[in-house]
Amino acid sequence: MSKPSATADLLPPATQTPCCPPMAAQRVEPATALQLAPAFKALGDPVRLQLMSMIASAPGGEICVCDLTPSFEVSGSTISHHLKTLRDAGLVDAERRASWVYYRARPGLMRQLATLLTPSGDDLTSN
Amino acid sequence: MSKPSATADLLPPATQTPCCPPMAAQRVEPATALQLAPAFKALGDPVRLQLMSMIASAPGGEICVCDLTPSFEVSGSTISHHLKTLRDAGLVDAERRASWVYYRARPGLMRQLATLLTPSGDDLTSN
DNA sequence: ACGCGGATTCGATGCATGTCAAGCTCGACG
DNA sequence: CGTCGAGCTTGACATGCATCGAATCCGCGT
Repeated sequence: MSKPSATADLLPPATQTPCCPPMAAQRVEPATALQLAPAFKALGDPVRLQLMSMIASAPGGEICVCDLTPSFEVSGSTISHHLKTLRDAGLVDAERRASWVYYRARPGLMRQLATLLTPSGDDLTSN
Repeated sequence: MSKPSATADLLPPATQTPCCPPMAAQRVEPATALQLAPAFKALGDPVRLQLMSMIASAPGGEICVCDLTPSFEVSGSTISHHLKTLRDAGLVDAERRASWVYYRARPGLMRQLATLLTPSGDDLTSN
């Protein structure tokens, strides 16, 4: 990657900063881009996108890995690796209960991404 | 292969399909994931994210490459390569006028991504 | 016609990523 | 204890990607 004077003050998880007006309304600053690009990258794989949607749309807000893995052709270790990527991006959270691991979505970052992509003054809920 | 049709006419990446309810409301199907993941991946680079925002927020709806390049540390060829990535993803469109090339945003796909990320029943405009 | 400056493309290189097989860790249950 | 199953981690490999310099293409002036 490049080296634009890396500000090593990353705070990947729990990004509560109201840092993101729609990109159509205002230019995204370099620091914001560095912070949010990994989240987009994490969603930039078909398997991870489906994983994220299965987690986000899970009834009860959480879903077991054992319910995720059979939906894909790839191996279990690959699913685990993708889940770690989503975890590192701050998009999901994992919790172990008994022998199973449950994943749940972190809506905060996803809402930031959605706001960033929203056209200025557009109402997405009018669907 | 010298076919410099700058207006890349790749196959339409679902710019009109109502394929995307919020992923928090319904699981994304494999075909949809295959279609939209490249768009997320295209936004998954800090430089491209800034480029996209500069294009989307440009006054008049378009911006010259000569106004984009000086904002980054990377070389001009790298900027051009990133712009091609955004073009191939269906996020921007390019037009040559005189010696300069102008880029403009294609809001259709971006709106699909925003809808996909929107929490069910949430109002993004209340920010 | 010629050269000039802007933008894309080409070829090369080093790093990141997706994937799998195998090994390991953590609870549960005999 | 000992073993078993569910997930995670590690090592390894092939592919992809970001980046650069150089070459090429494209209009425009002189």
